[in-house]
Amino acid sequence: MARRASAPATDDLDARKATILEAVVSEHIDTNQPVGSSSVASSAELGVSPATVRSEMVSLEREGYLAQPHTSAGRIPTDKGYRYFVDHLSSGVLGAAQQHQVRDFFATVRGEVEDVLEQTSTLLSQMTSYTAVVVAATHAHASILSAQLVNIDARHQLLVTVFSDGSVVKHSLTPPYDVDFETCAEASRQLNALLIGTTLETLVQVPSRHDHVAHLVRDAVAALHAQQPATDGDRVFIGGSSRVADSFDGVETVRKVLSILEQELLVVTLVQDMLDRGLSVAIGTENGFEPLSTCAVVVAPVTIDGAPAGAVGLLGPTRMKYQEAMAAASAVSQHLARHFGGDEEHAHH
Amino acid sequence: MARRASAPATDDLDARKATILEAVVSEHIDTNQPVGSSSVASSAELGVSPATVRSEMVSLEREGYLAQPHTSAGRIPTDKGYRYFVDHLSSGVLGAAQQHQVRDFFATVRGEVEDVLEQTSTLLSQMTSYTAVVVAATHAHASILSAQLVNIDARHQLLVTVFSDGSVVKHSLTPPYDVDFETCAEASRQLNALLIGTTLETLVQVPSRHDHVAHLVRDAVAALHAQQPATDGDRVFIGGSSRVADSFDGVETVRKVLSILEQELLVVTLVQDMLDRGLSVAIGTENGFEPLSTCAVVVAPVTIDGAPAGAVGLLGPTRMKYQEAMAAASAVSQHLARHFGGDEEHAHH
DNA sequence: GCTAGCACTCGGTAGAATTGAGTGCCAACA
DNA sequence: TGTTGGCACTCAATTCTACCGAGTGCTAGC
Repeated sequence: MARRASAPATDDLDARKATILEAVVSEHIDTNQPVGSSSVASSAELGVSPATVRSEMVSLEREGYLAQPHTSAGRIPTDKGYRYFVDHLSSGVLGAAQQHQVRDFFATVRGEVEDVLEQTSTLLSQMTSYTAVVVAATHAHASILSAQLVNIDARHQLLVTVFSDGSVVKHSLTPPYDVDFETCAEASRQLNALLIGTTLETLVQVPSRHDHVAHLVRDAVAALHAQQPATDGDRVFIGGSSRVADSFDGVETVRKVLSILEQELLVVTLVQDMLDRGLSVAIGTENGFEPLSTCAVVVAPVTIDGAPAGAVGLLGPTRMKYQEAMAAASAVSQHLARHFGGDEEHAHH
Repeated sequence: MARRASAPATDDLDARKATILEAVVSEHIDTNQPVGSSSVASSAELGVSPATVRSEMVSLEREGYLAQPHTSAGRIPTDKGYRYFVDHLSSGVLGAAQQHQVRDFFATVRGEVEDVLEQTSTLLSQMTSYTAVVVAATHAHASILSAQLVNIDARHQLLVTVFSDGSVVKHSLTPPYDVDFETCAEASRQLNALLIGTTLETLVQVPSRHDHVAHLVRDAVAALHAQQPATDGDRVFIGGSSRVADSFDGVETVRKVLSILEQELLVVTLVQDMLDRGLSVAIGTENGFEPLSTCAVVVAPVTIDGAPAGAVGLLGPTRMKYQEAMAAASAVSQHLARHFGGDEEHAHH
């Protein structure tokens, strides 16, 4: 027997094995069925008999690229098999129809950033029939353009903060004493002076006096800076969650995946983690969430003027159409960057 | 044969028929299986033989309350059967565990209105294992407390409007000319003077001059008032959408329902429509959306200081546990009203 | 090293037989 | 007249069997 198979996971396959693996993966993606040796032999252009393919397949199985649902069935790819497949994927081109779709969308879309991103997630989902995720970077580094304290009534004030990236954040204050209009206005003035030009990471020197104005100012600054933890605003947009229903077979899987998608914090963590690790595709267990072990996630970062501004992603079954998904994600990511970035001289995001 | 059956849908049944119908409905809700005459005869306390029950059942079937999946199977309720059931339902009481859950939640919940509502939808979903919907009334009638125009850069301004119900809305302006800081500040001042105290329904007299300030003011007012159509902000919160996966049998149904839930506008329409028609439960086709014909929706309005402030709802299969669902919805609705309303002397919503 | 040939495995399907829950009807009964 | 036990009947679901065939692993020969 060939001894060289003992070299562990060199990740570089024999040209023929590579062809066979790729044939198996793409056929299985198409059909969602185990792939047999004969169909590989005829589809792939290696002039070789099924028997030869078979012996290569057992080798590929030993090395962990393929698996057999049961004896006398064809092979299906393992996560490792998919991984090899996407690593050696020629970057595909977006279909003409979809190119139009993206172009049209960005040519006609209007409205606030949040609306655009929400609709973008729907677009991406429609283009691919997978569930789409759009994540916008936090505005931790954006500077404050305006901070205003509005008197709702004597016991309720609202701090409204506008950031240089165009985002607006509000914080309720409920002081244990009555606040009159003048006090509020004065506090608002002081907050403006104090905060404008700072970022959320800047330390701010708050007044230490004991009057109501100073109290309000302190509470407002505290509320603003306390926002850090986790759920930092509506920065995640999920489109086409109904697609999970036809992406997966078992009802239980569908439930699990939906359940993950509901927790937006998890989603942003997942995407962020992938970006940090420099991954553009996470297959099966690579994504780190056990309930997502039958999923694959494709992400494309959105970069505006060289700075990371967020990411778009797609979630589907491990047997997803990677080329299409990656092409769509990267196209949308680029359009998004152009829409909010450079060519129009924005400062948005 | 009893001729009186020809009276069309008097909707008032013989006491015995009522008992039988109720037994069938509640058993079917429990088991999700057709119910046979013998199990009804033994469970319900009418000392009567299966044969008698059977003859009553054919009558109930003729009148449209029950249906037979096929000959020689038990009966399942029709929408009309469920309707009778809920119409004659003694309003149940919330389980002790759930009472605690609600109480604890509202005792500890903090943060902005939107966050609270979002979390409320999750709470309601967890209490019932159905998908929950929380709808907040629009602020069409709220008056404007503050309107501020912030200069993002020369070509981008942001109109930030604060309403008396505590909501904050932003609108981007992108004038075709450069705006300097002073112009923006002046426009902001004028907008404030113009808009404070008005509602979105108020007609506002805008300046007709042709300078940049007047232009900005006009554009800002136009943007603000244009917002009416449909998607008026993030006023819908959906919790537990993963629950649809185990509420329905067919994958296709799951997809359809999720697909509806994605379109928040449809959801708010549905809920609003039910409130308008004075319905608290919509069963099957009653809700007007064909894809939801196997669903039931329970809603409870949220009323603060006598004014409608929104609604909470639950979506499940027609064989949902109506008593529990209604009790949960109404409890949460009341807590919500108390939380934002009277007892704390808020003006929120 | 490749291939044709071959025996073998085992999931999927089709058909027949069986089961059993439940019905509809009827005749008898109070 | 309303109720009931009895009974024949229906039909989905289950089980069993046989069988097919796609696909494998192995081996002998090219």
